Amino acid sequence: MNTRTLKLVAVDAGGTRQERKQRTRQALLDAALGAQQSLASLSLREVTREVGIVPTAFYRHFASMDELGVELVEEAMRPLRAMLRDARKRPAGDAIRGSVDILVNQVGKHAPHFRFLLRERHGDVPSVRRAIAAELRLLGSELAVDLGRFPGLADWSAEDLRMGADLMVGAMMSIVTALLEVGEHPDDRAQVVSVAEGQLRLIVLGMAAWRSLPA
Amino acid sequence: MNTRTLKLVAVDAGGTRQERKQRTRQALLDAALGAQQSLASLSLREVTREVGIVPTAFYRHFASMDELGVELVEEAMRPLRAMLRDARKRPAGDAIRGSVDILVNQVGKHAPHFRFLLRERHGDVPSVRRAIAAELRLLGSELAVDLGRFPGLADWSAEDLRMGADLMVGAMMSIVTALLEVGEHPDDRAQVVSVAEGQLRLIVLGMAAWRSLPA
DNA sequence: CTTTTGAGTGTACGCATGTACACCCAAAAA
DNA sequence: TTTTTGGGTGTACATGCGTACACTCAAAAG
Repeated sequence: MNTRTLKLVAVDAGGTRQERKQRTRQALLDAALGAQQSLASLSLREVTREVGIVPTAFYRHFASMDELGVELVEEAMRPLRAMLRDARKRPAGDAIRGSVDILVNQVGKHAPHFRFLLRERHGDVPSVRRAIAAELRLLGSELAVDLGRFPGLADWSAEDLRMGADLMVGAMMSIVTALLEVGEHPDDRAQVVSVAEGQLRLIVLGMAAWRSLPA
Repeated sequence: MNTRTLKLVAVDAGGTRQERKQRTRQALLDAALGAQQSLASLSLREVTREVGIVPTAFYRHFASMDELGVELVEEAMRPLRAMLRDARKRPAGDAIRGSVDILVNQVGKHAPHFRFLLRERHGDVPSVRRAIAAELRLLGSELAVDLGRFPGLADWSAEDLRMGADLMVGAMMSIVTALLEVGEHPDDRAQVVSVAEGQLRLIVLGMAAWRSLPA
């Protein structure tokens, strides 16, 4: 009875050789992500079992779990990038409420990816940790550029913008944590959203008041 | 050659029966902490090997690794509590600079504990995750009370204080992450400290400006 | 002094793992 | 049409794991 968990990720026939390979590869990524287990404690055999191929076939696609993990980082960062892009488009009605809204939607749609990032950010696999750290730094620097375009922040130094942007990225990760852990009850969810908006607003207010005490 | 890594945690004779047991128990905790591996990927045998006892003797002290992990959470939270207590004592010279100073010291002194908390906060062991989440919530509520004692914040609602406190706790965790990952070079460390101070200052400024737009 | 207790021992077992190796056989290349 | 390629197969093995079970033997209790 402990044989298979419904083989969610299985892949069948059809298409050219390249396509089939690509599909198996993606199935491996999906299985690793769906396992809801840290890479370090996830076995190659579990993943291949889920996909429906033999263990040794794993190596036709990745040299190791670590390598799969690094690939997964890039895939998991896409929703985060998408968020930033969406927030950028949104002109400025209520920028904060809109941003939190986008965040909530993305987390709802890509929960496993966010879980993966939070888990492996401090996980056992050094290459994956570094990959996530690098991507988050990149995200921070992009957000810093965006912030610099705001009217009130035009004269800020690059370092100060970066500091503010990194604070926001960190706060967003905390918010994502809260969103992933809150139950289904609408009141609880509303509470988390309202706290999230308040926290971002606090940061924005702080930035508005910043220039009174320069370096 | 791959037999032992110097048995850092070993425990020898001397003392009453209770004392010896307590010492072995602590050695197990130390070994698990020092392993720099997530609980889920850390084997009972590795831990007992490091301590210098036979695997089955583990169960004289803990029913499972998970249980050891929960115990470790409490131990790891002590430095964090100590921080808050120290920061409370410090009157108000430059509260932020002082707090960051305390943080840097505690992280330097208890790096493995902080690493453990960051790792297991999103790790594979549910009971440990929950324990850390609960402790951090508690820390947030204590900090909220402390914040409420500040003159400018005396009229804040409990929820708003909590929101600000949680934002600060989250920011501190980001700062701890940065401190644990930065290299030895003094310039790099100074940079991290300066960014940390700036971020906390940003939050404080935000709180000072908050009341202009209430609920 | 005798009995009981309990931390630590040693063996033994079944199980899951990573991966080496030889193989297969349809699609792609020639 | 023939040859080559390469994703997937199946067997096999050594290793490390958790833990069941029967044990020892000082320290603590009587």
